Amino acid sequence: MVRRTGDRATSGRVRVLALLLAEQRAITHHEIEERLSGGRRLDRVTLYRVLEWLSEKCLVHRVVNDDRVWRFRANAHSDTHQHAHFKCTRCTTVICLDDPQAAYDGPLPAGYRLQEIELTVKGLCAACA
Amino acid sequence: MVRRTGDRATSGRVRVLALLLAEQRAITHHEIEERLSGGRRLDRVTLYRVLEWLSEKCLVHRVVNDDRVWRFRANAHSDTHQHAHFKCTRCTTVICLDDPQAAYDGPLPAGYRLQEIELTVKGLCAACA
DNA sequence: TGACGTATTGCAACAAAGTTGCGTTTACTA
DNA sequence: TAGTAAACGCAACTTTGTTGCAATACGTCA
Ligand SMILES: [Mn+2]
Ligand SMILES: [Mn+2]
Ligand SMILES: [Zn+2]
Ligand SMILES: [Zn+2]
Repeated sequence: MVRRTGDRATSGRVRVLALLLAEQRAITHHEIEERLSGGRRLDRVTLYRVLEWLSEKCLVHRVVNDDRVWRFRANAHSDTHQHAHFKCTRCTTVICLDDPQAAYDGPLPAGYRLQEIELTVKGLCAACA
Repeated sequence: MVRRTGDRATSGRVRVLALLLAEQRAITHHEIEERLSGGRRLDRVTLYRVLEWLSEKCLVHRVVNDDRVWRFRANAHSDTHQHAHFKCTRCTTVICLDDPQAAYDGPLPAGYRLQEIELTVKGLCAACA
């Protein structure tokens, strides 16, 4: 997947993408860093750059959250990223709701053009409920 | 409105809420600080605390954005905050779409409980389109 | 297989946004 | 109007992410 982009297949890119593909949810830069602790260490700046590159190449996407921390998830689901996210208000876990439900039919002000939709459902996860 | 909460009506709380009520959109801590420059200055830490207090008391709400900067808007619309936001991907302006459209009918994993919905529609505003 | 040029990395320093601790001031109460 | 707790101002700190630059490693081509 990394090589198919035409850019260099570095060990950082491969390891981070593999890790995110294995993980089935959106995780933070910090969590990724921890899981990478075995093996040759990856500088945190490099990790930021790897994640930015993976996002640009659409191999990964960012999930926004009101704790000001980005979360990243592999785009196993290849096509347009139009699904919703669930965020637990107690343990702050974020999962992807792989449901084509995320749509917006309502009106926009005149002249506004829609590009993308981001739906976050907040609540309690099973463990916290 | 401030006094009705039972807590103290300080000049900071009153000035910031008045400012946000006048403004018809979500603005940042930084923008609020600028608009407050006339009159007795308000320390930025105090402003953070005022905004936190206003949020707790539901006189204001936070709007999340992927630039990692919170925006605040007065809750003129009193009831539950269930509407959508529009964010221009070019000029980063955020507006509230006062439309009861923000709902989620899709399924959640077993045991999950829904509390609140946050829908962000991204695109270009009239000025940027 | 080995040398080469450039994309990528690691490090140190920086920046923005928000938080914490603590002594001083202010708003409410009596 | 005095007493008191809540709120404020300031300085220092934390977290999250960014920038500049010299060192290194990836992919290519001899
Ligand atoms: Mn997702
Ligand atoms: Mn709103
Ligand atoms: Zn939870
Ligand atoms: Zn715009």
